[in-house]
Amino acid sequence: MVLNKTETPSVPAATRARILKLASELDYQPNHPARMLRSARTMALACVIPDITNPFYPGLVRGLQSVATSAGYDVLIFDTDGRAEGEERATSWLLQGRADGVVGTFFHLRVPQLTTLARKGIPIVRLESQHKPKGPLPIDSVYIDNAEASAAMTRYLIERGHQRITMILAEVGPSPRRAFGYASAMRAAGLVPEFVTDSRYSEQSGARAMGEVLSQTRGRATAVFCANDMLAVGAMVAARAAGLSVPDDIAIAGFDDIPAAKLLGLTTVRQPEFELGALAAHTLLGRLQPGGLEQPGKSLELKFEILKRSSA
Amino acid sequence: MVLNKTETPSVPAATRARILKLASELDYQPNHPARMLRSARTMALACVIPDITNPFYPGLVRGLQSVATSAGYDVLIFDTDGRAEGEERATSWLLQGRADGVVGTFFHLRVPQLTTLARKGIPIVRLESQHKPKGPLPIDSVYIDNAEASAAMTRYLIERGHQRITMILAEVGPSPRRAFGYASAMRAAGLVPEFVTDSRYSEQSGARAMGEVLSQTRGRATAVFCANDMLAVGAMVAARAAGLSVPDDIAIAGFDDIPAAKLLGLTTVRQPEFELGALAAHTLLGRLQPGGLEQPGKSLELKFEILKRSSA
DNA sequence: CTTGTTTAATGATACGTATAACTAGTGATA
DNA sequence: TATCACTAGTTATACGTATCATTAAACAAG
Repeated sequence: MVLNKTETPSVPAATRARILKLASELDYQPNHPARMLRSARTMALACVIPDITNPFYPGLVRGLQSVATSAGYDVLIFDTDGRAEGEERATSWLLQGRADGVVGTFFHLRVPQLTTLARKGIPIVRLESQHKPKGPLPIDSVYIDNAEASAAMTRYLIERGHQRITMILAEVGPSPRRAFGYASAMRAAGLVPEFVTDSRYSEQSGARAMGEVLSQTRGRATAVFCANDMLAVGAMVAARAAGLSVPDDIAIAGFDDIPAAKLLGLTTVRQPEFELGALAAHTLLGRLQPGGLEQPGKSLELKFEILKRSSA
Repeated sequence: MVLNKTETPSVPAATRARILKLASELDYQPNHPARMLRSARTMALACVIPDITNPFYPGLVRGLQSVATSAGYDVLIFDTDGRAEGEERATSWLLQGRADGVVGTFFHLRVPQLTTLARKGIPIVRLESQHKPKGPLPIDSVYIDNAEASAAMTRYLIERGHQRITMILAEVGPSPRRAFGYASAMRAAGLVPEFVTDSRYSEQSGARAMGEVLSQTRGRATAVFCANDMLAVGAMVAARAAGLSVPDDIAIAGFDDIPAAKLLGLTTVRQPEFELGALAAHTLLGRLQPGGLEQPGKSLELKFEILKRSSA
């Protein structure tokens, strides 16, 4: 009791001092597994993400950590590699009682699968691409309005005089919502949306997709909007390698605002990743308070920002 | 026994099947904390790093994960923020029995402090900047020859005709070894080493340091060698912001080869971060085999590479 | 039918903690 | 002096697993 920093009115000051003295003499360290077992709390939050090498996520993790750490929680990072298999492994991993709650970006799992976790009393905060309706389970979401952000970026490109704008996207994750916003804005302007889809959110995929865009001989796109910055960076490198100038020959826009975006002058949508992480952590910690699990699911929005730089 | 995938000759096939069937019907998931307690193994490796937002580390983590995961181990990431306090927190965290071994970059802790961990049976693999002598404890190191790499880079800059080369570095971590290599090469060429030191390995620090370099009115440096790429990127941005052209007005070189280095054409020293992580993981897993703790410490070298790009 | 031997299944224990239950001690009050 | 109330300190129990010890059953050999 003394060691757990509990204010201990029941223990006399003298005894308290004696305990602390002895503990430090013996270099006593409480055994974490035993505490977890006995208390059924791990004092750890899991962070499930598709790819730690995408700089967006380290930023998010930092936000999470800053809040979690000051509340005495650890953060465990689980990398799913963006694959369904990885997300399932994460789920069963979590079902083994390794964390008290999860903040996660799930590309494949939907509410039904997450329900298993929620029912087991493990609250979930999803990093989502749109508002999610309230449900009875302790599943919250934190999001920026991806469709609106994409639409805004698309409108900006149109304002700049582009008529043929192709969107490069991945198959999963936030791509659908971003594609939706893009398509709406295009149609609203009487333009035809066009897509090039690659499998992953990587530079490689971006370069490959850009290659496909550039191979269109007649009426090639004058602007490319990429579903995230990793794709955009790949696209930009590929465009330059093909001897094209950005933005004169082809304009490029991205999504996320990773550090490299600023360096390359990439026009992009800024997501406040640190704040997203911090907000997710706060939400999760709220769930871990007594009675927190009973409240209905929340869906919290943060604001995006269109960063106009030199690439478009 | 059946569930632990142990080949179970002692259990008849029929019983074995019955157990597996029941387990899946009940969605049985073994309780991880309980296993940890009973078996005194966590099946987790800790990765202690100074800053997850420095892209060098996610690459390393990936290497670690790829090996650890396929051996059934999880990877726990602990961010020290490069501060002594963070490293101490990591140590006591580890002493609570949260991981079976550690791969870490320690800027402040030295062998004496790490000894506590090693004695407790927690093997350590350090990511180091130079060869370390063998010791009796289960403390290994994985490194590239930082001094030689820095010397090679410095010689390259000298070959390119630079006489006044300033090194920008941080106070801790690999900076001393890198400074040493730089200084030796400078002196060997009859040149005078000059240093600008900032506190951290960040873009901000790099920009600040570059500001200081540029403020030298008489005989300003024609080349700057930064102790890592984060610093170099900050320096490059600051130089350009000051209206200077890289490399014509001032050449810049870095260290690490983070993804942004390629994008910016930054001449740098490539560290094989994925391989470093994978090698560290292998070494650690070897320690976790029966009898692995008794072997003397190893010091394993990987090769660097000088990447000559456009910035210098 | 007994004895010994093997095989299958069941029971008991400890890991280190958190918490509840209990015991002993100390005054205070009637 | 006996009763009560309260404090301080001690003991017991359970968390879920892995492992060791024990019992029960089955079978073969004499």
